Amino acid sequence: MPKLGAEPIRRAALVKATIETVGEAGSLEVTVAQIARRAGMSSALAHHYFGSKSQIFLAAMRSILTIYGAEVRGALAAASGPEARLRAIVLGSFAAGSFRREAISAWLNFYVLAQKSPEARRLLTVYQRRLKSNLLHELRPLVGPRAEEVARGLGALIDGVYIRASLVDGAPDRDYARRIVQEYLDRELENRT
Amino acid sequence: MPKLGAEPIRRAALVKATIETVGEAGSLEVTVAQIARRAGMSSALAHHYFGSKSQIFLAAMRSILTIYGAEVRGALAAASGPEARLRAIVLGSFAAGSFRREAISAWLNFYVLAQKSPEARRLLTVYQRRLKSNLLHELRPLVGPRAEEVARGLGALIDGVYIRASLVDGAPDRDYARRIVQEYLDRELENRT
Amino acid sequence: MPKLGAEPIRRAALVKATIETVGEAGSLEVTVAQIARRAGMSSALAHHYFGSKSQIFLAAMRSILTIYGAEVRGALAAASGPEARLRAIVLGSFAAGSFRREAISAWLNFYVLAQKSPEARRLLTVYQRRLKSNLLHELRPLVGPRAEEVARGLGALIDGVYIRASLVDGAPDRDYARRIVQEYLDRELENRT
Amino acid sequence: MPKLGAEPIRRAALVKATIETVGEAGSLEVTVAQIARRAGMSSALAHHYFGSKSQIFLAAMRSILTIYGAEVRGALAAASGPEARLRAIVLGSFAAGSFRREAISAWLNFYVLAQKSPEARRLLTVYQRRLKSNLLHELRPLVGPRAEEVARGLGALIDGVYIRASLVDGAPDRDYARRIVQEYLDRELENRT
DNA sequence: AATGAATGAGGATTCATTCAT
DNA sequence: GATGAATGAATCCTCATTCAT
Repeated sequence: MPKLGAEPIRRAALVKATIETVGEAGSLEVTVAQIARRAGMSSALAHHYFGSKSQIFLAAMRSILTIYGAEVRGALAAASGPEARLRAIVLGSFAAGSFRREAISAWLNFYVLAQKSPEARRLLTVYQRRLKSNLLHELRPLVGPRAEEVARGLGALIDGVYIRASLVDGAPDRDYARRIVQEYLDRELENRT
Repeated sequence: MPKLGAEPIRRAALVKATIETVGEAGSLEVTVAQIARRAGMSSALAHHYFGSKSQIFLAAMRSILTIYGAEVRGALAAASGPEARLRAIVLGSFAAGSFRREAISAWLNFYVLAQKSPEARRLLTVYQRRLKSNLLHELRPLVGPRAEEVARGLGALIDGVYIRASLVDGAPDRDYARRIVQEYLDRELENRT
Repeated sequence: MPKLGAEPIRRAALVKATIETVGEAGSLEVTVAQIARRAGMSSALAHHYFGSKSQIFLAAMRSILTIYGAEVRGALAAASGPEARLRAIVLGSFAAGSFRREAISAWLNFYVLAQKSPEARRLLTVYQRRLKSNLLHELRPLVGPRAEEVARGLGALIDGVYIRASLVDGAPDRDYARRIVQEYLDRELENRT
Repeated sequence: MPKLGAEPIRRAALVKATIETVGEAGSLEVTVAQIARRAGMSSALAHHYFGSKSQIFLAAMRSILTIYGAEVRGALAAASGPEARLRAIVLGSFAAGSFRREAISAWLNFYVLAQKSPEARRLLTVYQRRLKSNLLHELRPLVGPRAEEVARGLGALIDGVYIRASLVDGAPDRDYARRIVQEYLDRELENRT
């Protein structure tokens, strides 16, 4: 009897393996065979499920962004009031599922992918927009007209902290990362009227 | 027709072509033949002068960082006093030679290269350190004990602005980029005692 | 149409094709593509099964030495008594599978390979040692203390006859070859006390 | 003033360098550039003097055979009487100029070259014939009708000792080599009527 | 569903050879 | 005479992708 739901399991395994493989290699120049082997299947099967290498990459990217989104939402759920929610978004951006060695490296590589692949670019843009809209929503009551510029700065800063974390070897330092964005936030909020 | 002193000319042409090719492709997955063709020579000659593809990449990366360093130094030369010098560094980081489409894309790709190539990583680290030391030097008289944390934030923010610029198509918006970091700076400086 | 158990078949075909190709070319400077074409497959498949050109060569060399060993053993099986066995070894060295145009030329080339490849050298040394030990075993009862020196002479003479056969075009003259070593043997044996 | 005789000096340097390079590499797969560098000149000049790589090889081969011939002739000059002359030929075959690491390895490789290059084959054949004729001349008065077969055996044995010497690393053992052929000779001569 | 088999299309790299100076 | 410059042609090897089973 064919296992029910083999497909979603296989796809998930491939997505996970892709992030790990790309993360470890620090590059998109990994082979489908490597990914498939890590996922415990043949490369032919990987093609069967995803059609092409770039579809595999896209699926992995979606996964990374989905996890990121979920973590931010999770942090938000526990917070009430604009400032608490704002801090939750910012800190949630460095939660365990996203701010880990492989995911960071994979994320960087998907930024590169977005240079070429319109679909990858679209994904990234959507997430940036969503983050910005989230930030703005909480910032407006806090800093009023400066909300727009603070949101821009926060978005860029988060990405900057991520990209710099990609250069460190070993586990990324979450506290250090969070401190940088929190200080930025503190500075902005202490000035509010 | 062999000319005397062809080597430096050829090498420079290859470096330039590499940045353009990688910038256009938005990826390191370009062939030596593509680069060589753009530089007006055979791929064999490119190998003759650089030995290997990775040496070509490294030379291009050095070139990017050298240009960046020169532009920051150039901006610094015209400024006097800590605050002016600080703003010069930060604005110089987005000068014309560095903050242009191809260079940004190539820079992003060299970040990726640094994940794998120790030499590339070394180059990047040296430049980050140099920038930070420059920032600290001017920040200390201005913000005293907070210099360290502001320098960290500025460094990350500059990188963040760069990586986000890599996603925009068309010419990058220098003013927009500068505004983001300037606002950060303004905020930090207005609070100084 | 993939068949089960294709691997051993393909490998054997490649080994055969290698010996033929090297034999015909009279040189190791043959391409994997040539070998693969003769074996009826793509060069990619050849690499898939052997990993590298040198592994292909090594496998071919092993094959040649295995055939040689089998032929000598075959000849030995039918002989009884030291002298008969000794003559069997010597004559078996020129049996049909080994002493043929292509195999001789390939053998010569593998001698060259052994200058550079430690594994190739090991293979050759093992076979020389085995031959010598076989010879000594039969020679001791026949010529006593001179066994060692006769064995050395016979070994060198067999190789000498082979290398000279490599220069003749057309089919090698087995009888001529055998006569040379037999005369050597006759001379040594007639002198025994 | 252009040096008189630059050409013969350059050619000789290239021939010497070729033998050394091939000997060291243990293979004909050496580049013209390697040879030229060792000879202290550009590869372009090597081509200027020899026209092509194969001409360089042929010249080196001629040199090896010439040295061999000279050494045998030298040994012959000091000997009188058939047996002495016969032993001189055989021992002369292992004189210092020929029976040395590089020359042996180069000689083996030239045997390979002779499989493909008619001119190389011609050179080798000429030398084999000359050796045989020399041997026969002295053997006839010593072993009469068996001269032919002894000459054949001696020729093959000398080549066999050479090829086996090619497998040993370090300096070849001249005494060991000579002993093998001398024992053969002793055996043949003691039986003469 | 799953895979071993198979390959076409490259891509980095090497090298003999040529040529202008 | 001598060489740096330059390249076309190869060659090994890799890999995404397809297909029959």
